Amino acid sequence: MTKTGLSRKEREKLRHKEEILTAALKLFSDRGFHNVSMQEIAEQSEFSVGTLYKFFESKESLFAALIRSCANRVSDILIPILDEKADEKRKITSYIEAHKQIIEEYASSIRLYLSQNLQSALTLGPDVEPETDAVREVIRQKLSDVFKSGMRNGIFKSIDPWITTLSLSAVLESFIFSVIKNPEKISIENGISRIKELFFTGIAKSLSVQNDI
Amino acid sequence: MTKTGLSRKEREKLRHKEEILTAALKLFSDRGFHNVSMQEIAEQSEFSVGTLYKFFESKESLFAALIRSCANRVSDILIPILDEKADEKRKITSYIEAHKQIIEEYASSIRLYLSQNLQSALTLGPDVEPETDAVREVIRQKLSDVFKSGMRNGIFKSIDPWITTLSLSAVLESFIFSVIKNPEKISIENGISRIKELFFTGIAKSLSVQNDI
DNA sequence: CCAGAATGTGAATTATTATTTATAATATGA
DNA sequence: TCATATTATAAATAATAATTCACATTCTGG
Repeated sequence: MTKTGLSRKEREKLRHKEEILTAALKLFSDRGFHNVSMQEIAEQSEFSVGTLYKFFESKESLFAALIRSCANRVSDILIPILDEKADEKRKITSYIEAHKQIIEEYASSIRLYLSQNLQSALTLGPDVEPETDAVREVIRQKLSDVFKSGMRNGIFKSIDPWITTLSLSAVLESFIFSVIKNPEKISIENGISRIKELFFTGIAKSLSVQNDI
Repeated sequence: MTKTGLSRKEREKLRHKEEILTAALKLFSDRGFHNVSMQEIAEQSEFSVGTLYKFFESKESLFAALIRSCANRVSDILIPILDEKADEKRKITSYIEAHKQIIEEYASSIRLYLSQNLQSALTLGPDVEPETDAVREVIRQKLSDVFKSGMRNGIFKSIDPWITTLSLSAVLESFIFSVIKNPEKISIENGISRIKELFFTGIAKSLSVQNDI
């Protein structure tokens, strides 16, 4: 037994499981759930098909484990920021900026995470337990709370917090996609800056806009 | 021969093809490409499996035909608006408002259209010919042009037009999804209004924001 | 009414792939 | 070193589903 409370054997087993998950992540995030076979995951991870089933009940549960871990990775970054003790404007700024790190460190995890969230709306893949939807829901809820309190405190304009949350999430997710697809073309730093600018101050130049809306 | 240049037989054939496409649209948009079988499309359309293959080479080509027609439907609404002779602010406003009509009239087409556009980024379904990507690209290009000229004319602030386009598209698409998923919960009219507001004027209240960005 | 063309049918064929399982390799510790 | 338990293997199984094809039905003009 080591300090972690796991025997060498157990740690080795864990490591093998991780290896399988890593291999699967690469394949699923490139080609999607249905276009990857257990055979391929076996080859990529250098285990045999049978071994995969020693670790995971089924292809779906392997996929689910993956989604779960990706969702957690994202929320581990974003939730602390939204829970911070700081004024709302700063929180939203940090929240947006955190996406730089997310893009850089976890490109393929994120792609999978987003794909699953879209899937649940479209039933393109297996219905992964609601657990994951819950994670995203928590993030959205906290984000929405930040907007609400910012509005109360007069830092933000009073716009439906739900739409506000949806907008910011949509823009960031869409930006992540673009960057993952065309990593050369786009400066992350610059893109994130523009998103902040646009989100905070809008596109219209004059303030008389109100009238026309 | 009728005024359309098609014999009764030919028109009937066309109609049959449409019927198959309609049935397939319903199924694919509910459950995604991989979770629908030709058998099911046959049952839904009240033809036999063999007949489906008289009309379409393969399951993929049936799907492709569907995607193509949906893409066209969307672009038929949006492109004229962007081509109009009007000032840029009005164009963007009409563009956003057009999405009310899109949601109401074409819910399931749109769901399929969007799903495919996401898919092409994720390879969750078959790679449908680039034709469709092209349609979306044309729309984005025109939208981007409107922003550029609006910026030149001093109507809009100078923000990277690419990011601006991406943001607006992302928000609208995301909104459409939400409405399609929870039709009861959300007022389309109201949501579209808030999106305009947010997009034109941003969330920040004070104008000193600039400093902090 | 009939020959032949055009359409439509659905059972049979073929492919693919998730899952199981009988067997082999390896590790453990007495 | 050997008996046992653990872990890994890959060939066999079972399902599912796309595609084909030999046959039936319906239509057409004569």
